Amino acid sequence: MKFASVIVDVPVMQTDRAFDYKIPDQWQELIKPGMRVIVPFGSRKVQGFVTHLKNESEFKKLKSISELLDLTPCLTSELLNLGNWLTEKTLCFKISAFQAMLPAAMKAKYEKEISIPYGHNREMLNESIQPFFKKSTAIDWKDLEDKLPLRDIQKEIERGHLEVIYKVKQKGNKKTVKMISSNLSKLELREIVDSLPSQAMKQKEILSYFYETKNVESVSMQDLLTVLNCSDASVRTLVKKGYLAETTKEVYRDPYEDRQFKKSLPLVLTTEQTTVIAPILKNIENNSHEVFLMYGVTGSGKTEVYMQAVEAVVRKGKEAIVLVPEISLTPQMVNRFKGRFGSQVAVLHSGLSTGEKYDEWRKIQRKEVKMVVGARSAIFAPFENIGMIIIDEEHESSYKQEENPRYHARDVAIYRAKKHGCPVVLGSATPTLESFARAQKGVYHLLPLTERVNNRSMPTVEIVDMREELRSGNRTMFSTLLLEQLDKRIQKGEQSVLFLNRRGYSSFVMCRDCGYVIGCPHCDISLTYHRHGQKLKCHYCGHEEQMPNQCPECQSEHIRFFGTGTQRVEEELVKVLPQARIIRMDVDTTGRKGAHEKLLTQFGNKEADILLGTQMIAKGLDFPDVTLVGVLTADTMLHLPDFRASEKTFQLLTQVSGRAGRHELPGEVIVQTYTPEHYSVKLASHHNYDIFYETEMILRKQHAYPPFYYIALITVSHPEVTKVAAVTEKIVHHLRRQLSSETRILGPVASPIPRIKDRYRYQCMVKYKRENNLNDILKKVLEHYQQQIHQDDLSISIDLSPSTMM
DNA sequence: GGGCACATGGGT
DNA sequence: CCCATGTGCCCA
Repeated sequence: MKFASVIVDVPVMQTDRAFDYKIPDQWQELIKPGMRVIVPFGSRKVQGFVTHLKNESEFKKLKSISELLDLTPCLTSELLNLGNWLTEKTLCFKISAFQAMLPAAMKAKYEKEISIPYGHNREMLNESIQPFFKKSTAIDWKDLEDKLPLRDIQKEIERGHLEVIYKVKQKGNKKTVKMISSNLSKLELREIVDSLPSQAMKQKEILSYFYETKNVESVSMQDLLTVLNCSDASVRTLVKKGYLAETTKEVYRDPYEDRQFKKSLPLVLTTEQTTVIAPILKNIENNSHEVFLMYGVTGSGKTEVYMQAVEAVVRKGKEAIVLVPEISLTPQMVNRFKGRFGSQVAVLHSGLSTGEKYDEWRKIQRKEVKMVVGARSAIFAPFENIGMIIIDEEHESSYKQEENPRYHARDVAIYRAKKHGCPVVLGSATPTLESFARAQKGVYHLLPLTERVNNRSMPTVEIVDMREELRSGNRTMFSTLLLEQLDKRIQKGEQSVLFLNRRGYSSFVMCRDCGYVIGCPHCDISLTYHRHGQKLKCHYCGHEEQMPNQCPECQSEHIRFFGTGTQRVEEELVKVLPQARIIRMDVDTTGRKGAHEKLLTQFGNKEADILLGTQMIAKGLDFPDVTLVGVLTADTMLHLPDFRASEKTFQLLTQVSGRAGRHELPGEVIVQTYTPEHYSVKLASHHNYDIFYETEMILRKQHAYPPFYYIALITVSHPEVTKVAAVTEKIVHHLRRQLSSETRILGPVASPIPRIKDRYRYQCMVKYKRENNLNDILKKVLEHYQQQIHQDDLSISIDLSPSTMM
């Protein structure tokens, strides 16, 4: 008799441990660690993960597992261990760690229903309740929660006239198609066709199809109907008569079904590429683990190196994980891998539907692919024989998850690569200071790529001082130089990309007379103006209101929106360059699925002269006829309260500049800024990462920031300011006593956004070099506030190595 | 997260 | 004494 230890889907501290269950006889041999199950827990049923099997349990009265959801474990033993490690490293619940490793489709949904038990009926119920059961004998609790007479319902439940039913639903399902086949011989079929009455023409046709088409064993219902142009009624009759058989078959949803990928063959590597790939190949060959930092300027051919290294991995019979920032924004990477490796590639990114992601994941699980190209969570791909992990654009902030578990894909990659004895390749033109510093120290193996393929020169970068423009009377957001150059491209039939850095500078509404800015009533942040329906929206809580005609403070009518949303830039652009064809890319125009790609394809087909957009156009775009890139506001990000502000600005500017002149035509970049003297703007324009690195490192050292110190950020939130301040203060006090004197503890201070969704937010920052017990100490803090978190609406979130201070 | 047992406290 | 609300604990 075996027992199973199960981690249940109840993400609270009290249940963050394994519970034992009996295994029903029929699953004794089948069940394995890493499988999902449904188990009774308290009064209801929940999903859980089997972590261990054992022959004995200290608990006497065990319940049995009610359902087995997997036939093959969805978590390998390696992933189970990884889950425990994640739990320790990020201070999250075990269940959250496990769920983070699987596609959303595999997470359970729970429903609560109130229903009339079998043998009872509506008339037996109290009159106040009866109307709710007019349509059916069961109602969804969530739909009517606040409308129901609670007291009466409770009484009826006590009397047994109503019962509560909990349902566990699986979100994603395998996609199936109906298949039609016939087990009859040709002769039999022909006889049946002849015996059918003459008015059953369609039925005759259908059966004829089966004996005429020789090698058809079974055909999907859908195909059958389109080929023969008939309705499914006739087919169903034939099935009923027993002439045809209906079965279901699982199919994969293929997100790239109707897409052609340009086939590509390995290119001859440049000398530099050859030098760089050699140590990686050696690692692959020897099954040894090293972290490589491939530091290569844009256009130096990193992707080709990745692909040839992956090829070596595949040749060795191993698998590769390739991480890309947010891939729907960088479709070109998928295209290149699909073009080279075809159906050996699984793709996992946010642009896919839940079902599509599930199917791609299953291809990995079933070992039907040799590699995955995907965003952050693809690092948990259930491969068992990993030969290499690549993280492209290593500096991208999307590799850090901003909810629990707050992990960084880079850390997970290194953890897994160590276990598998394989290399990790980090690639970037602008590595994070952390990674570059490690490479300098020899912790990572630095692989520099300094030349652009085909010796293309870097684009020239002009910095335009917008203060000068204003002084000389130009009040538009386009400098004279930029307009001139845009115009020139249109005349030459070349294309331009205009980049608007919108973060921290979206269109807010301000009164010109009194300076009043309209803010969100629930969050301490200004509302953003949305053209669509003249609405004001809050970015953080979704609050919406109408754009007022007059200032709520002083009743002045001079109230209008400021800032530069993409919509406004487009309007202004049309005014000054009426002949330009513009494609605008922002949340509004790319909302629908696939819209993003469609716009890019249009631009690629030269259906427009100018592509205008926010961050999302900064990455991975590669169009041969783009010869001009304009950055409208280079420095908006510089003023955010974030110690990485300069680094991010530098990365972004470098990134954007890289979009120009990637092919035969030389490129030009124009950067508009109000702070042209800032080192990150200046150095980005000279493509000088090395000096930027040195300059920034000095500052980081001075201010005790990474990579010189580690950081932990504790954010406390609660509806009352006093409460938040008091708790944060207490935590700070406690930490001051527990941590070493070398460690700096800052705070309590209000968070950069002091209130979100009517909750006040305070934070405390811990800067440390060595704190062996930090995780334990912080865990204790969380435990200490357990009750208040539970019943007093307090929330404490801990981010060990935050990527943003917000 | 959700239920349950027990405590508190105010109202008729 | 009724019940509504709060609090601590348990779930295998």
